[in-house]
Amino acid sequence: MSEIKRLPDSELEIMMIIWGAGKPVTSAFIMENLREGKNWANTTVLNFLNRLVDRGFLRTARQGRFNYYEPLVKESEYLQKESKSFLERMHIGSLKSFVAALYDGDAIDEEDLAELKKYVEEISNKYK
Amino acid sequence: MSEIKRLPDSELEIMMIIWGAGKPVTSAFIMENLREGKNWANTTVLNFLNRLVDRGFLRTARQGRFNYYEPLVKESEYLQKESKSFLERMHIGSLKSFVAALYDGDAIDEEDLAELKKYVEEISNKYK
DNA sequence: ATTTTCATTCTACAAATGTAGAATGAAAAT
DNA sequence: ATTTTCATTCTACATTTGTAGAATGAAAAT
Repeated sequence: MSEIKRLPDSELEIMMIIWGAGKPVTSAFIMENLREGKNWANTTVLNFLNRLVDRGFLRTARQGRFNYYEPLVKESEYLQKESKSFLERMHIGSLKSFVAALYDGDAIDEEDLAELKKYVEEISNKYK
Repeated sequence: MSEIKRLPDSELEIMMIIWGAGKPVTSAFIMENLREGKNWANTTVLNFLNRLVDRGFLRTARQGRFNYYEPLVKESEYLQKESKSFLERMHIGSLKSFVAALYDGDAIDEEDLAELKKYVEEISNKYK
């Protein structure tokens, strides 16, 4: 039993890149795809990768002198768990409270809202 | 300039209790209102409180031999910032992705959804 | 006036996290 | 065959976080 725990920020950042790639990637790929402002030394990134392997989030496959890093935990699975736990910790589990916080904090624009509205109406219909 | 940073879990837990109280509270109050399973020693709680003071999240007012702890950061302000940053870190800023993750992970029931739908329709109207 | 109580403050320490230089070792270039 | 390159692995260390016992000191009880 593995117990998918919350990742520290830096490791999450790495995972997001790997999940986004959709296929096993090298550390070089990750270096190239770090967000603006992340000027991590490559040994730093490699260290995070190793920690992710230890945590059971990644596995490696050697290819010549490169490691290819591949997710063992699905993005959807992780996001689901984290989103749920975030909602509980910060908004007593209330989705409305979450959306309201974003809205009141001007974090969502008309378009986001329209998209959400459409989606919500869509899935609401499934309940009829 | 203070730069409201993300709180560690335990300190957030304390802040949630204080914000929830709606008025300055003593450490005893906090002890009594810890969630099930949080069997923190009182010195532990006091330590968190001090750290929160250092971070500029709380201020104290002495009253006899008690400290009353009072928020310096508004709950709404903190939740707004955190919710936004969570969305960015985990869902590339997509609100729909967030709600979909919850929905797919069975973290929201029909009622949550209805409430959200109502709220979204309500604020959507403001844009017309 | 003494003793007791007990909230607060100090001090401590292990584990987790952020960050990267030094050492290694095998592939690539000469 | 040697040298060079460079991804990977080791090692290291400061800071943050989780957690709480020891010491303090003033209010409360006797």
